[in-house]
Amino acid sequence: MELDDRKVTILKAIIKTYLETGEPVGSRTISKYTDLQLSSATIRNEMSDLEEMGYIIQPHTSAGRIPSDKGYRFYVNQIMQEKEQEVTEVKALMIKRVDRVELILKKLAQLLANNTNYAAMISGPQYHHNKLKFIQLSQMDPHKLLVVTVVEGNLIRNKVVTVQEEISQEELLNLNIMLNSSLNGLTIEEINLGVISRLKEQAGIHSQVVDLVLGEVAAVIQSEEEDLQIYTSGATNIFRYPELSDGEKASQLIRTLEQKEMLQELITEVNNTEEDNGIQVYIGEETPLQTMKDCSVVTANYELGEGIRGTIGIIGPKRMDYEKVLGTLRHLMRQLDATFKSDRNNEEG
Amino acid sequence: MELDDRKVTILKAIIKTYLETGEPVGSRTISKYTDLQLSSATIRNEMSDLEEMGYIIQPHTSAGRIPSDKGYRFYVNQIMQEKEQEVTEVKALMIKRVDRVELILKKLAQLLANNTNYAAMISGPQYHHNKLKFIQLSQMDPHKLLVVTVVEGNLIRNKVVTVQEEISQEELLNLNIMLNSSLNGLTIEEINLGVISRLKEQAGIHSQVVDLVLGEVAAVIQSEEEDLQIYTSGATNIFRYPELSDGEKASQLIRTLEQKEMLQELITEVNNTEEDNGIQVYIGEETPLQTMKDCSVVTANYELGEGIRGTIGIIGPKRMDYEKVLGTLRHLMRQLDATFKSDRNNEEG
DNA sequence: GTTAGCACTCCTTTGCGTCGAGTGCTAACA
DNA sequence: TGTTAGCACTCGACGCAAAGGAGTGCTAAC
Repeated sequence: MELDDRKVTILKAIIKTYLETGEPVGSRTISKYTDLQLSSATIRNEMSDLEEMGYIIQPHTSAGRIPSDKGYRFYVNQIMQEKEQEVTEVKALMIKRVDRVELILKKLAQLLANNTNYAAMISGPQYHHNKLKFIQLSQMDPHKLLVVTVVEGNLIRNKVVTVQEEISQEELLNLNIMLNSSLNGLTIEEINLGVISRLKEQAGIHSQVVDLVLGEVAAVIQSEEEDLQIYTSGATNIFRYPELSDGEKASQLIRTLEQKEMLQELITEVNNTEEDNGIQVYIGEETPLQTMKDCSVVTANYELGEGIRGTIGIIGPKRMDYEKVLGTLRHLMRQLDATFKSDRNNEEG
Repeated sequence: MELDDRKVTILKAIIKTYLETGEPVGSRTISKYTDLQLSSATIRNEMSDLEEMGYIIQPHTSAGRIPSDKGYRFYVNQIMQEKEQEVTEVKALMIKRVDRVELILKKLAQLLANNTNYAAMISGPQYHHNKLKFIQLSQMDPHKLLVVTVVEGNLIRNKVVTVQEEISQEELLNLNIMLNSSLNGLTIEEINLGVISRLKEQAGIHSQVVDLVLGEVAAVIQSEEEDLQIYTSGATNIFRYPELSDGEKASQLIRTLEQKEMLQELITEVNNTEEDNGIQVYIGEETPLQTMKDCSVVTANYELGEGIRGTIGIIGPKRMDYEKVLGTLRHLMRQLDATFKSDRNNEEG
């Protein structure tokens, strides 16, 4: 059987109506709703075909039809090719003014959740390939050194290390120069045994310090890696959608959002594709997370200049307003790009 | 009427049973459950008295009784005087190994939520009275200075500022010495106009830099203040308790926990009392938050050495296991004290 | 003071009949 | 051949009454 124009129109009408109401939609509704002047009976025949082809489903005899995953998928594919729209009320100002990556991310998640009325998640940046920009030791008291490291993307981290030996101001200066000149521009991955042993040699009597410092640098960046930060917002939005808010489902969903570990699946998975800001849509069973099989998830890759990049995602019911969500995401991505290309003065970690 | 021993025994039995089951408890149950050899009829009489006195409530005729807020309050007061117990599985190790305050707090919240099966919240420390320990400017590139400030309690913050003029290594050194010697030991509040203008004078041609730096220092600490960090965990635990998990209530509760702003009320309020680690119990209507009027909230003040202190709280149904919660909190507080008195080497911000 | 007994209340469950939305099918129509 | 009207049928939702049961309050007896 072929999916002719009329079937497409009807299918779209069904899905659109269902997105709005959340109720199964019947033939009579469509008959009145669409421009095609057709009786409900005709629609019924077409719907019967559409069901056979797998685009729609009948929850039970004598109920209207609801879109199947395949139906949604068809709908989304259609929309994907359409225009970016929906100016969210995002004031880029907001973004400019806050100056810590972490806060920006939280704000972004909130923004998205509020604008869409779905749940939003955003992953913190992954730094493994970023280069060391600056490293500095300062003496806080005789046996305590403050190690400050700055990585490309202005991730700044501090660590206080306790050392046995005392170090003079001059020696400290030398150490700093040495560390900077040797490590600058290397990524964490590149600071391998060769580099380390060379440094230790140069450091002479202070090889212990070098050891400690490098250990800390690695550890700090590493820890940032390991428990990848993920921020969520608007989890409670799912209560807006009856089909998700009954007991068990709501509980599991919110738990997933709260615990965050599982959300990683949504992130790593996505980093492969790069077309259209890497926007991806998972519908129902397509999502890698079992707990979200009644949801749809839309993810995109963001970049806040200089290698700070991660994934942002929206989680909602399968009948989410894909058009709006996709539009909003595209718009946001574009805004971020614009903001962080023009403005590089606000920096911190 | 007087609350004699027997009434107390019965009241306790009622509450205890209700804590476990969550169902109204009837006279027959108590008659069998307690040691006192009394028929259900006798119990009924006593229960009737207890109801008249306001300790228990009948949801409707011909249902069992459930404790009233007053009843819970009585029960809690009894328990408050009893022993600390319940060794939670807390491995203090865990606490020692993580080295960022923020992470510790998150872990603590998780720990409490997991141990109690209620929701947990913990507020980040408030630093307004803490003293500046160390301040350092370093040059990242000709027009960018990295400002690192360390406040008592080892809150370390960084900020990159862009300056117009170029500064030589030597001048930078001097600035650092000057800043440290003048500001060290002062709290943010104490860095007033007098201090600032004096510094600007000393700085001479670099007064602009001083201005910027001080501005940043203030802003950084300030921002820490303003949106007081609050971490929550185990919000989904409330789904365990049917009386909280029906639609609207669950939604509102989780929203409150998610948005966090409102939780501040629980924190500021508490800081007044200091007895017993400042442990406070709010039952039902007693809590300052309207959304939690069907809950009980237990809060305590924690301290992680050197002025890092805040509030930790547990939110659960009114029929929460007060004994366990109080015991767990006391135990945890004690462990924290012990840990952070013996071990001051692991520091970072 | 305690207890057995009984009537009474009120929630909960179950079953049943009705209603209505929506379908599938058939037959008639253009 | 495609479209439509009509009709029987299905099935969930809703309302209502009856049955069941847990628990109480009261009274009278011990």
